[in-house]
Amino acid sequence: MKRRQTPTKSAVLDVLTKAGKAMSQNAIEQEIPIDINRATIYRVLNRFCDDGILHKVIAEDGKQYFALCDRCDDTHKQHQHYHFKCTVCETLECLPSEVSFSIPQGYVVENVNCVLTGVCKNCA
Amino acid sequence: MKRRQTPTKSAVLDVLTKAGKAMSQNAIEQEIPIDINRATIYRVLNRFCDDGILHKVIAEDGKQYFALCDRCDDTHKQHQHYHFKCTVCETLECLPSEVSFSIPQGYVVENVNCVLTGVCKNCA
DNA sequence: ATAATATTGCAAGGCTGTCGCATTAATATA
DNA sequence: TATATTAATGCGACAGCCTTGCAATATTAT
Repeated sequence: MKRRQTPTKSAVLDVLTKAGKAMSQNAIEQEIPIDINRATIYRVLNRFCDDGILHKVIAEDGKQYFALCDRCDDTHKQHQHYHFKCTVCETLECLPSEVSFSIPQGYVVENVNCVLTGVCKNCA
Repeated sequence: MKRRQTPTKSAVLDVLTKAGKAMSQNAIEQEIPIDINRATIYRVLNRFCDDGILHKVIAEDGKQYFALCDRCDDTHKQHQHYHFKCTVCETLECLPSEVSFSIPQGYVVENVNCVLTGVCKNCA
C-alpha cells in the first residue's frame, strides 16, 4: 500500500514539528488550522507510527501521545528514552536520558514505555 | 475521614494478595467471589493507593493496573521499579530492577511509570 | 439503641480510541 | 488530458475505561 501526500498528513506533521514535543490527538486537533476529523487524525498518527516517523507514548492519564523525536530514526527501532509529563503545562517531552534495565532470564522485551511525571523546568 | 472495615475492601485486597501481580479493575471483579459494583471497586482501589497500600501502573493499553508490591512500603514513597506486561497472558508484574535516570536541572519528578512490554518467562 | 458518616449501588455521562462504509481525492496509466 | 485505481477521508456508531452525583446502606462511635 503506497502512501499518498495529503493536506492532513502535512498539517499533522507540521503541528508536531513546530511543537517539538509529544501531543495527544486532541491537542493536535486544536492546533491544526484546517478542520480534520478525529478518526482521520488517529489514522494518520498511527500510519506515521507504522512508518517509523512518529512514536507513541502512553502517559499516566492513559492517553496516547505522539512525538517526532530526533533520536528515533536511529539504529534501534525502540524508543528507549525517558519521557517527562508536566502536570502543570500538560506537556510531554522526550528526555535525553536513555532507559536501561536488567530483565530476568527468559523475558523478551518488545517495547518500552517510561514516563516521569512532575513539574518541568518552565513551570517550576 | 476515618476508614471503615468492609467486605469489599477485604475481598479486593485478598484477590490482589493471592494474585501476586498487578491487576485491572476488570480482572479483579472477575476474580472476586462476591458481587461488587464497578465504581465501588475503583473507589476502593484508589483509596488504597491514597493510603499507600497499593500502587497504580498505567500499561500500554492505557488501563490502570493495581499492585500490592512487597517492596513498596519501604522508605521511598515512589515505586521506582520496572513493570513487565506480557502480551500473551496479559499479566503485569513488578520487576526487581530499579528505575534510574538522570533528569535535566530544574525538573521535579513526582511519579514514575515504567512498563516493559513483551513475552514473559512462562509464555516464551 | 441511636447518631454520625463512611461506603456502596445505581445510573449516567465524558472521554478515548477504533471500525465499517460510502465518498472523495491522489496517483498512475493510457 | 482524460480515465482508472485505490489510498485517504468523513461520518456515524460503538465499546471500553473511568468518574461522579445522589440516594440508600452499613460501619463505627456515643
